[in-house]
Formats: sequence, structure tokens, C-alpha cells
Amino acid sequence: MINITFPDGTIKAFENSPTGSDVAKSISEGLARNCVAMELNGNLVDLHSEITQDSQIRLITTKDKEALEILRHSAAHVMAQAILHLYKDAKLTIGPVVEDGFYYDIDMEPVSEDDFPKIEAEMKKIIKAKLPLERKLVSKSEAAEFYKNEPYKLEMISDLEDGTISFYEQGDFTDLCRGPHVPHTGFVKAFKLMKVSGAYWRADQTKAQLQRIYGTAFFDKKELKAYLHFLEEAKKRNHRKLGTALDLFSFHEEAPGMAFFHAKGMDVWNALLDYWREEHRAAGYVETKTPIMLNRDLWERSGHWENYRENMYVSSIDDFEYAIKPMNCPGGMLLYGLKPHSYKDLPIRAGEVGLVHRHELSGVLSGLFRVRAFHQDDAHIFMTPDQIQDEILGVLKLTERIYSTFGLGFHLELSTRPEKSIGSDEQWEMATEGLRAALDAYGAEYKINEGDGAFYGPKIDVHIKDALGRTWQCGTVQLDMSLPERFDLTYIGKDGEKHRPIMIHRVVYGSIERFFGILVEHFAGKFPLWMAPVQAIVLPMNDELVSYANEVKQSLEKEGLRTEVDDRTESLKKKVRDAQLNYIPLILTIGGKEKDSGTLSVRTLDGKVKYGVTHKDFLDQVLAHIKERKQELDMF
RNA sequence: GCCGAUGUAACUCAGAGGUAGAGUAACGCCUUGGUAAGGCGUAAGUCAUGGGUUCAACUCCCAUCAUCGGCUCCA
Repeated sequence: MINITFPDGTIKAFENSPTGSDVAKSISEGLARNCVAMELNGNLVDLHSEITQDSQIRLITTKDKEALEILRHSAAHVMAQAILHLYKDAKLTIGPVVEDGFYYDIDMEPVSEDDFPKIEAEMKKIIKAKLPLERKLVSKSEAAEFYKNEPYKLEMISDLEDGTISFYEQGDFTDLCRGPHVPHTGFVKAFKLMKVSGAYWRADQTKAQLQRIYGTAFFDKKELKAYLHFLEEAKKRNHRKLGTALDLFSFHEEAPGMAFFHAKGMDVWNALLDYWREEHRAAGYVETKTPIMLNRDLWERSGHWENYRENMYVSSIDDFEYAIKPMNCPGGMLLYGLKPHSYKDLPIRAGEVGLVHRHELSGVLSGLFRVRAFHQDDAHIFMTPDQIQDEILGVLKLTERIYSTFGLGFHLELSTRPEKSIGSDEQWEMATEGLRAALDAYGAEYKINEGDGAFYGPKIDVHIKDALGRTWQCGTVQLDMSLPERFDLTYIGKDGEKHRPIMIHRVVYGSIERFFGILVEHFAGKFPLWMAPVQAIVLPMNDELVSYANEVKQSLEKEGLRTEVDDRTESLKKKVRDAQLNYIPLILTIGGKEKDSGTLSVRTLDGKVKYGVTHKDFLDQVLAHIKERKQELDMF
């Protein structure tokens, strides 16, 4: 008799050694149909594994989150089998599951997306055949014998321990694999090959170039469709497209990786920074500015010359070497070091919207998301050790305030001491505990990344979540135990002695360029009124009303509203359409009625029109809305 | 930097060994309109850059530059 214990604590007895399928079937046929694997005494295994002793079991159905990974892993096998059918000389390497699907790295002739239909067709045959995926334990020598003509698999086997090696078989295909897998290939019914790229064996440029074919799979065609729709939606929101269409920014060959912001882009930019300054002033920050070019001595002192040089733009002037700053901190250190400080001055919260340059590899540049020149909304906070918790907590609260204005959710991650690091155990202990205490006081859940901190100190990263559910790391709070030391920064304590201040670097937007790009995609180009480059557009009904429309525009501009007039000799319908396509939040139509009665008709982006709004009502409401930086425009 | 794809008018894109086309935008004329495209017409391109092959190259070949997708995920 074998006793099986289920997660809810119930126990069921079986004769002989049941498989997972037997257990599932004993509960219901429906359950058995939807089971893909099981967790047996804490390990994920195949459903058709035999259970030979009393065990804890949890059946994994298509609804469980582990199931998708298992499915995708099986899908990778199906793809590999199809490719071997079509390309006899292909040599398989690895085929893992990744965040949105799976890939397989294969040594084969180059393929392109044009080859996908025929590979997919072959995969469909395999799926239709519902081939069972069967696990087989093999010895190391058997495995090596099987793969004697497969150099990559041989190499992989040599790293494995004898007795733990398993093969999976489906029809004429066998692959070295840890598993587990879905019971048969029929589960892989909703899949799609996505893209192909080059990748190196073991990610090593000196090794063979492989074809990496990406695919994705779901249990349900509906889910696949939803995922493809999400990708379409993301594509439509692409900030590079919207940036061109809305005339916000551009890139030029003359300065690769460095954005040019147009007049409308700068309106958005300035709105972001005005807001930033308002919040920071209220949170007790001052603002400073340091040069973008500083000499080699400084970079040697800060350690950048030694550790960051390959990313720095360097220039020789009057026989001296200079570098354009890749970070703002060394300049900030000079400012602090300018004069002696008392403990009574601390904390000092010194912000700097600094322009930094980093020479990133040409292949990694990507719109505003990855650039070579960008602005950081930096700040350095200098404090006494007992201020750490309060200061970090203050940064977290400020960050939350600012993100919430954009409707961005976020989560926090704490990174602790890495293997290679400077500073004593006591210093790290104090610093890390300071961050932890602040996080606990803040009260939100946070993830801990052990050993992921910078060599000079622990850090908290803030990951935002945009309207499509994508996450981006923007904010960061990094405690720095290196720079105050290197620049010999001190303050005079109560005891009259010199002490080393604690220093943190922190950003909220991170890279303003990148944050800008994220917001374009987050809002899909439809910025809230307070950020919109053109907040209102006046549409005269006919040419006679153009001069009155200009008067209206001027009266609105006097109140600070960014306003345009569409004075083209076009139909009203056409002007409305164009204004809508430019996502202008307030569309004001001027006809004879409006002119005579001194009112406005206000159309908003939702297509609603309100007639007969007096100028005073309009301005009162709009200006209040902007002042509060509301997201939804719903008052008209 | 590496692999692959792409680069044609301001934008989106088609085309192709015999010297370039559409839609939108721009400009002009007509229309003077009531909330998502009124009509007709005109002008616009060193076909990314530099070499090469050819009687002839925007097209084929080579190189360069830029942009995009990958290059971290370990059976």
C-alpha cells in the first residue's frame, strides 16, 4: 500500500505503485486531462513517474504557474524535433525557457523568419501525433555513446554527474533533459515562433555562432492571441514612433545615441522637471549643478579612471586629460568638501539634474531607453549614521509620491553585499541594516537580492510597472561607503571630532530620457493635461474667425496654457480629426455662436463635447486641474 | 563590439540592371464648413555614404555609417 498525501492534508491509499496520472484519474477524469506534471515530495516530476513510496503530492494543472514553464520546455523539444526533421545536419545545444517563451540554440545553417512557416508546419505534425514524452535514466557512458557525434551535448554531459542524467524521448527524437515535461506533445497546441538571432555557444564570442530561435507557447489559443495582441499594443505605443509622429524628439547620425528634443518634447520635459523641482523643494532638497567635464585627477581620485574608463569620453586639452562625466557624484563630492560641515548642517540633500555621457556599445543603443548621453535626476544626501533610516524612508516616500502622480505602481528590491566589495563588516552591517530598517518602516513588501549590491555599498532599487504591466527599474537608492573616504569628507560632531558622513546617491526618474520614453509608452502618447506639449487647440470654423481664434489663444497663453490655433483652410471635421490624432487634450471650436456669446465649446479626447462654457469657468477648471496634476480629464 | 535584418520624398511604404512611384503632409486654387479625412492641381528624392563590376547601378559586389531585433536566462 502507498499512502499519498495531498496539499489539503487528505490521504489516499493506492495498491501497487501508481503514477501521477493514476492519482489524478482517481479524483476525476477532468483533472487528469488538465494535469501536466506533479510535485512529488517537493520535486517537480513527470506525471507518468511511478510513486513507489508514501509521498506528498501536488498535481500541477494547466492553471498553475509552473505549468507554463513545463509546457514551454516541451515546446522547445517539439521545435528541436521539427528542425532535425528539416535540417539533417543541425546540432542541438541548449533550449531553455525564458520569460516570454523559450528558445533553442542550434548549430545549423542560418535561418530567417521566412523559414518559420515550414518549421511550424512540421511542429504541428508532431503535436497532432500526441507523442508521449518519456523519461529515461541513462549512465554517463551511455549518454556519451549516444551523443558521440554531438560535440555540444558531449560537452554538457561532461559537466554532469553520473547517475543524474536523463533523456526524454518523443517519437524519433531524444534529447538530454532534466525535465519535467508535459505528458505528450498534444499539449503544445498554442505556439508561435517569434524571432531568430545569433548567439554564441556558452555566450562566448570565441566559440561557435549558433542560431537562436525563439518561440512562445500557451495552453490555450486565446492566451496566445492575447499575448500577441499585447505585443501589437506595445508596438503601437513604441516611443520612437510616437516621438516622430508627435514631433517630440529625434536621433541623428551625427550624434548616435544622443537624443535631440524638439520644442514639443521640451514642453513635456520641462513639465516633468518643474514637477520634480516642486516635489524636491518641498522635501527639503537644494539644487546644485556641476560641470560636465573634469580633469583626470578627479577621476583617479573617484576611482572612475580605474574602473569605468572604457565607458568615458576622454579629451586632451592644453596637455591635460579631461573626461566628460559619466556620473555626477565626484562633482558633488567637491562641493561638499569645499568647506567644513557641522553635524547641525546634516542632512544635506543636494539635487543635481546632471547631464552625463557614457560610451555604450553601439549595438545596445535603443531609442530613448538606452542612450549615450542622458540626464540623471540625481541627489546626494550627506548624513550622520543615525539619520540613515529616516533619510532613506524620506526618499522612498518622495519616490512614491512622484510615481503615483503618473499612475505608476512599483515594487522595491534590496541588494546586499557582493563578494567583491570594499569596507569593513561593521560598515556593511550598519549600512544594510539602515536600508532594511527604512524598508520595514516604509511597510511595503520587498525582494532581497543577496550579493547584488554595488562594491561600494548596498542599494534599494525601485521597479515601476507601466500601463501594459511591463516593469522598468528607474529609481535607486545607493549607499556609498567609498566616495566619502576617497574625498576625505568629514563633519564635526557634537564631540568636536571629525567624523565621516554617510552618503547616498539616489534618483527617482533615473535617466530622464528613459523615463520620458517610458511615459510616452505608458500613456500611449496621450499625456495628462499638465504634461501635454499642446494643451489646447483653437479651431476657427471659417477664415473670418481666425483673428478671434488668435485672441482666444493669447488669452489662454497669458494664463500659462500651451495653446495653438489651427488656421488652415480646412473643414472643421478635418481639424478635429488632426487634433485628436495629435492627442491634444482640449479642442476648442470657435464658431459665430461662441464669438457672439463669448463662450467656448470644449471637446476632450474621449470625443465628448460641451457647448457654451464661459471663459472663466474653462480657465478656473483647467488651471486647477493642471495645478493638481490630475491624470484623468473628466470635468467637461 | 558580435550576429541578423533594414536604410527610396518631411512621414508611411511600393518598386527595380536602361536613371523612380503611391498615400499622407507641404504649397496653390476652388469650397467657408458645427465636431475624426471636401475637391482639383503643383512642387518635392545624390534611392544612407564611399568604392568596385558593367556600355549602363538606385538595383549586383565590397566596405563604412546609422537604425531595429538579439547577444543575461544553461540539459
